[in-house]
Amino acid sequence: MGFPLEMVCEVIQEHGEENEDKLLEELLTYSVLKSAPKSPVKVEPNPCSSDCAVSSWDDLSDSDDTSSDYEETTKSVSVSDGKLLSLVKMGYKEEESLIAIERLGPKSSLEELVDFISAAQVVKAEDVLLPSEDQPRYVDNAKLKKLRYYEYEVLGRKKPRVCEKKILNNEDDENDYDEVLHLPNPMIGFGVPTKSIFITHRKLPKEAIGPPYFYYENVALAPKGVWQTMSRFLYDVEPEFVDSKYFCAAARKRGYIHNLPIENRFPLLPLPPRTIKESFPLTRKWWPSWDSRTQLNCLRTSICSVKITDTIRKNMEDYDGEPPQHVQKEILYQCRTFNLVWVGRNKVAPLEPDEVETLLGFPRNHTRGGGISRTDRYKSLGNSFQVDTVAYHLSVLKKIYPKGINLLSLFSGIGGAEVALHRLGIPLKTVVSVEKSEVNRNVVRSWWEQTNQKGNLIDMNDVKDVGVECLEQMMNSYGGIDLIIGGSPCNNLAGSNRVSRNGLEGKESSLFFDYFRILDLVKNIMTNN
DNA sequence: GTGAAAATGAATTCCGTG
DNA sequence: CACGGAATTCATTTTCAC
Repeated sequence: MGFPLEMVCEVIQEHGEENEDKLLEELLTYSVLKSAPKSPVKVEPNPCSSDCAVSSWDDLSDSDDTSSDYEETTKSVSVSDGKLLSLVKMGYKEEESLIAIERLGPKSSLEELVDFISAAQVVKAEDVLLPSEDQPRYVDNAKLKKLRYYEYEVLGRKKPRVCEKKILNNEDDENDYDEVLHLPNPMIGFGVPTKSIFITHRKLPKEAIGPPYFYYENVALAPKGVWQTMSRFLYDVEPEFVDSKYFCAAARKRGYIHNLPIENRFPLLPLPPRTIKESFPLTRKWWPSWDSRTQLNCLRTSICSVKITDTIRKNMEDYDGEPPQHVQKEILYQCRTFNLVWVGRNKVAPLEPDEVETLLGFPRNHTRGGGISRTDRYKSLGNSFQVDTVAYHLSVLKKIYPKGINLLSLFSGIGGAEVALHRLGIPLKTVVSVEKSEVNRNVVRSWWEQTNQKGNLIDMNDVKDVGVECLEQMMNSYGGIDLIIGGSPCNNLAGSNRVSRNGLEGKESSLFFDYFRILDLVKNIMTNN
């Protein structure tokens, strides 16, 4: 077919030669990757190409976001209310939020409002020399940038020639404002163990460089503009989008914003099986030839009704051999949407909780026992990390911290991050784990004891309780924080939410701003010490 | 009260075709 | 490239059985 021999050998070695389609797919992907001059993820090949570390994402700030176009005066009041609520949730005082909204107008974006408020805080702090308790005690580069924004755009002070303006103009020319975020295809980020990509280095924006290291996660298929906003808050680091189907037999499309090195990553061993049949050998016997699935869709928080599996069984029994095409199509549709597997003659079923645990890289029975219901197991697992994927990204820390790390784990859930680090053989010195759900905290605590951890595990209930004093005390008594991991709630972003998919300003997903707040606090405390 | 089962679309991306 | 159909998606609420 015209593939180079060397490439074919490499792929066969990785995947065996039994499945021709699979081989072809791999080869095609391979050849695309090798020939493509442009990588799916943007990197800066060398510093001389641009004299600034600002990425192409940088232009969302200036008021032209889509929401402002269709807003009418009647609507703007409630929109403002929503923004006010969001700001208050983010920890700003109602009074200063109101002033910001009034000053910048109802059309202003949330980011502009935040910029305004924090800049105003800095100005106040400078004017008063002695900062009061409510004002930020730390001023970093990000704040200075916001200060400039405040002074120039709001106070109307005269503008010296600054780099930002020039960049802004250049980007205006390219008209990047409405550009939709490009998800890489294949979704392998900076590479996965089975498909290496030729990106070995990336240049981070200055403000993003650690310590501390941070690792933020959320669903890749969020509403438009969400990832741009999150990236902007997290120091303009470009997200790494990875589908866990390259690590296990189930898809899981996620974005990760982190400042970890990306060279010399290594995976957890053994590599998990990446097909349904290898993961569940017993299904081979019952799997119809016309069900062409080799991998599962995303593992979610609830399972399908018994009624559907029963209907499928009855439909199948109506026919001796293969059912007609339209019946096949209907059954396949159900199987795909509910992740059903063949467990008997004409019989499909959803996955058991322990099967989900295994697919996600957790020890079997990780979520079992301790008074946790089956429903809750599905819910917690559906909201969790895929451990192999996360571990691959975190593996670079092993060399950096051979003696172990101090971890601040926000929205810990059932402890995907902790399990990943443990499986990598990175000792956990002190782990501060913040998790709202009690059953999840119990799961992590139980795992901690089962695995005979030597360090300290500190539980916290609410990210709102994590403030300056708390962090300073923590860092003083335990010797700093090395890594801050968090996947903030996705439920207002996730596609399967039918009632409240209202984006980053949604009730739960707005907790992203607490991740940013806490990360920024830690950074400031560290640079000021 | 608890836990399981059942019912409830839309936003967005992907992909083949003209 | 534009277009339209197919595919995918870390969920929430109500109902039911005990």
